[in-house]
Amino acid sequence: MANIHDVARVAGVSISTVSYALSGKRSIAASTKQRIDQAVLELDYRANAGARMLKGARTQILALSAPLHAGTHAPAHMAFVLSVVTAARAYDYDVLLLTQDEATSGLRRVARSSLVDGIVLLDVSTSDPRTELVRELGLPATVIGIPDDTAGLTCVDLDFEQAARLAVRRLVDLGHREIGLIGQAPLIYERGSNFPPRFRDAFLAEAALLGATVAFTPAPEESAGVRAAVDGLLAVLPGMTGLALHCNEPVQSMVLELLSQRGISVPDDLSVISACSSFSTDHLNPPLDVIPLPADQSCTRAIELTMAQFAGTAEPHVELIEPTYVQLGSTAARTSS
Amino acid sequence: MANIHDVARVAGVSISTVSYALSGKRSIAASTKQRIDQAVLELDYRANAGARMLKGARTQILALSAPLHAGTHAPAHMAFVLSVVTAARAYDYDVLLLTQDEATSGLRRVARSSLVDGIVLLDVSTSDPRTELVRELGLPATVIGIPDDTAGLTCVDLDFEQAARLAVRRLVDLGHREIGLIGQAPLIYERGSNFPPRFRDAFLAEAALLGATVAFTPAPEESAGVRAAVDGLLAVLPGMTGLALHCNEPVQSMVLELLSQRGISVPDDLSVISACSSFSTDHLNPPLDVIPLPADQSCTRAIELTMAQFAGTAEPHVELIEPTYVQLGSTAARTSS
DNA sequence: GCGCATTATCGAAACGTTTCGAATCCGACA
DNA sequence: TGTCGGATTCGAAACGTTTCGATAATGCGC
Repeated sequence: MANIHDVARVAGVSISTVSYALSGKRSIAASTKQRIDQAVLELDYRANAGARMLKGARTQILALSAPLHAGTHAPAHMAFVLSVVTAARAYDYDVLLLTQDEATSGLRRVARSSLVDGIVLLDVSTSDPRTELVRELGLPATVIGIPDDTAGLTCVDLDFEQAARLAVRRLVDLGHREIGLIGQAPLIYERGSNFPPRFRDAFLAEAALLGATVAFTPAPEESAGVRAAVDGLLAVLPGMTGLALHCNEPVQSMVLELLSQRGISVPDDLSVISACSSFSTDHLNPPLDVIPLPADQSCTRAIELTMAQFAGTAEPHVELIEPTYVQLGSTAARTSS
Repeated sequence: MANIHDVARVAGVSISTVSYALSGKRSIAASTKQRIDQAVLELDYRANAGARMLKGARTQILALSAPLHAGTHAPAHMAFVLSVVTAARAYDYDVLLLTQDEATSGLRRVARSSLVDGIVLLDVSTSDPRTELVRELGLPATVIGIPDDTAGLTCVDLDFEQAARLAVRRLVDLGHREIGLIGQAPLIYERGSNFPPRFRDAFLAEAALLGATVAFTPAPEESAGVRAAVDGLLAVLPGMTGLALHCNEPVQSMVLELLSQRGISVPDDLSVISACSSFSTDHLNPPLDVIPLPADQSCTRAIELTMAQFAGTAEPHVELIEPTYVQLGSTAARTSS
């Protein structure tokens, strides 16, 4: 593998000149620069990562801690992982993937060995051991999601509370007074994932505030469970004309199918909103109004914040992303019946 | 951050002694070893990754090239990524994730800068530019999947041809003579993913060989497309009593739903097999006989083969994993009607 | 034509490891 | 008593880069 000495020899200059020419940290004569570029091209030279890591303090690698909990929806998870990688590359950073048990222990390992410059945490629970670890390690880090204790942490996430209020208000504005919410699988609430209760609680609170009657039910993954959830909701709230779905794609799809089977038409009989969905609702039947969960936006911002920490221009803080509402025709004003 | 000098000082020995004590490459007096271990613990010492990479030829990092093509089923993809990471960790290797456009260009980048010791390729198409790149780079590499030209490559994958034959034989053995196959989304065949045609062609060939009548249809993701596929199949093959599904989870679920709606009972009227599925068919209704696509097995083997290449004990070759058949009660002997 | 600031380049140190060869110590054997 | 050998330990070189300080070359005003 060609090294900087080879380049220097071919270009007929010293290695420091090569280094400066490539980094641009000192001015280099145009002709010299050209000869060096030529040599680099010719030898297909790339600075040795190890040597660079050793000398400069930067490794140009981020650790992405992405445990896959039971119940985590794989496509959503994948969307976040991909977005983080893509966003990091825009700053010339590579991403080291830590999963499962290594999501925590591996963090200490790669940090202590100076393998990574910073850390991104995915899928944090309300009380996540990784947050404590991150504080201890003292490396620049950004959390995607909002744990209970955010002291000293940089966090970024969709404003789920605001999203919940947005959904409720939309339904109430259209005249709906009996509103249902179908949530995630029960075990997701149990294992302490941070956003499902944030959404649920804000939803219930806002409905109460606006004087609407509201009912909530979680929904397991399997079709029997979804059926039970839908039927349970219809039993509790027979006059329900508004419904929000805060669950994953197959479940939303099943809910729509069940509604159709029960002769409930969307939006004529029931206005339905897909809340905080990381997927496109275009191909649902019918396409649902949606408050998108913008993985790319969260991740891009998370990387920006991490880079800002490198530059020392960022204090720990929580940053919430404003939700938006996309109309696709699955909500309508309540018909007085 | 504590370095090897600190450890040496605290333990009262030279740095080379520390190095040998930790690597175990030379014998060290028990008492000395103990003092060193104590110092390491005390200082929470970890060898600097950059320095280690620079000196030893090993970086202890693998590149995982995992592009996410349109139509790729995210959960399956995720299962492979996780399995690779887990398998790599068993050899004390970390995984650098390269996705999207970087799946190809990033490979060259990380290889030329000696950031990684080896490469694992996921989701290769029949004619994949990455295979050529891997040959050029000359780094140990393992491909999960079988491209058209495997010369000089180490490849590992489920034996999809054998899996197809297994499915056909099972149905034919049970007396079924009119057999359907529902495949992946059309664009998956178009973009040249390697395994769907492998499965399809072997399936059709084996059916022909055994004298069964067979019909194939791809199935798009959306419910309308699945409905069309199912109805099309029933129209072409009205006497169909056996069916294999080589498609992703939501589609399989939809197919079962549609069959149920059309009054077709599984397995009484129709024997159904889920082929090469990376998910559990337990919670389908009914649970389907399945020929599993064992992500962990493929990935574990891929990592083993990569490690063998490091050790110089492996020649490039193609390794196929024997498929297995799991009975869950969705197939039955044809009732003479 | 002189000194001075500016520009372009170079030499060498430092980063933290691994590893080779050599040195030291000790008891054992002749 | 002298030497040999094994067990331990040490010193120093090398890996490839970045970067500091210094040097050489150039252009400028006086």
